[in-house]
Amino acid sequence: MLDIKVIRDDPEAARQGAIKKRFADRAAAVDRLLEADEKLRALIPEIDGMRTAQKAAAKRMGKLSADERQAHLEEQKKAKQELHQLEEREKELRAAVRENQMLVPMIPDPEVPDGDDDTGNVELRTVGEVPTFDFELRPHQDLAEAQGWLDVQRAGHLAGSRNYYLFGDLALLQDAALRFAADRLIAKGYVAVDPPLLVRDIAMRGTAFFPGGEEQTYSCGHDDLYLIGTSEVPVTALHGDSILDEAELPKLYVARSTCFRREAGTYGKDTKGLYRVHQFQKVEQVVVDIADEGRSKEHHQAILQNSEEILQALQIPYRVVNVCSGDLGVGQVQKFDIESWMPSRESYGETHSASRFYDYQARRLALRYRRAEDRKTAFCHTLNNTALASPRVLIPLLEIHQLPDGRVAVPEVLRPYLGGRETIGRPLNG
RNA sequence: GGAGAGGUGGCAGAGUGGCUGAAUGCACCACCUUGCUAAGGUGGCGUGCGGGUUUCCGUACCGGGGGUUCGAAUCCCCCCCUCUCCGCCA
Repeated sequence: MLDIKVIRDDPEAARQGAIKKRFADRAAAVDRLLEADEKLRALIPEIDGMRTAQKAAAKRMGKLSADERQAHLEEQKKAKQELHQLEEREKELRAAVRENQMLVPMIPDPEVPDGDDDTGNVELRTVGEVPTFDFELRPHQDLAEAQGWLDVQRAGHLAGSRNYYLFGDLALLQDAALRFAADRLIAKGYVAVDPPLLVRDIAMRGTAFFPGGEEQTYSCGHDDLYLIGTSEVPVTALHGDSILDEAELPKLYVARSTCFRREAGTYGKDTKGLYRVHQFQKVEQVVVDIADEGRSKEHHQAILQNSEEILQALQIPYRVVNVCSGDLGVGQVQKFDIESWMPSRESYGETHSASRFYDYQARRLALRYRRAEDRKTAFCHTLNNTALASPRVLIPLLEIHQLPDGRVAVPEVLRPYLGGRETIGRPLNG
């Protein structure tokens, strides 16, 4: 969350940040927050004073004889009641401060373009040639079904819409791509993580998915657990409620996990193929480092670069966009999406999303570190980016590398994961 | 799922109603002493919040939440976690 001191000093900046991010309703949380905060801060000295007196009196009582104690009991009981009332009030105010503070969005970076939704995103660069085909292109789902690699019918019947079965070489290709992406990062010093997929509310709130993202999240009401939509949640929350030593930072993680998304409110959108599904596999980069905006920006570029290298190695053309204010999450300072070229869609489609949070998540998670210079504690900065998400990445992978006869060329970097094979699939008739 | 034990400061580990924000040891920091691969001495050493802001004061926190009491790490209730045994199981 946003530092309450920052909000006190410049509430207008917080309000404007919320408005720029199209969370106009949350701008009001700034005012509710300040109101409760002011009352709370007036109350605290009063309560502290009463406690001081109460403590001293209780100590005196301990030294008295039973009779003497009896004499003071009534006034002590009365003081206790008065204090209790104020403490109830304090509790309410603290809850109000906390809840409203959770609602106030992070102020976006000045570089973030203003816009309502993804149509306002600004293209920064395109990389790779958009391919042309001198034969009739098979969309990925047609190709995959013809090869016997995909069944969405049975998946829909058994698991509902936006589900799929992958079979045979396509399942292997997916695994190869995920392994390749993870290995790339591991080679750069990232630590592989296999995190929990079911998490508590504390992790969802700590990473700023809650409040607000409940509708997009599968929950297990029986156990008060939530299925993660991204391993960002359990991995970023890993060091919550603790104080790391500056010497052990940065923490670089590469997590591979299944991800679950309800995709509520997307009915009728992207219904064909493997673009938008409820369950997918993702290799994710997560960075935790010291509170330094310059360092955070460097990390942001680095994790973006890592993903670009992966796409380049897979020979997938892409573009990088500077995500506009209305398309940012509450906690994000800035976000760069990578959109891969998807021939059947005749457009770029989002496959990666690199976010910089500064201390927004860390404050919620109580994720701190001890500064080397003065031994004081400070909240960490966190970032994350997709390394590879499948089956969405299979769309460009299958379509771009398909051969006229329906087989699919395996990018060179994936061949070691597929027994050295240069193609998968069999020639299709007609 | 059944039965039992336990969760105290970075770690280990005392503490069963007031003198305990918490003994002691280890680790760590500063200074001193000594001198050869380390020993000894003194002091310091948790986090958050409010206020003052160079050294400060107050308050809260002994897994989390609630309760009893003038007073709780210590008693009661709920939850979470860990360990042991049995059952089940990839």
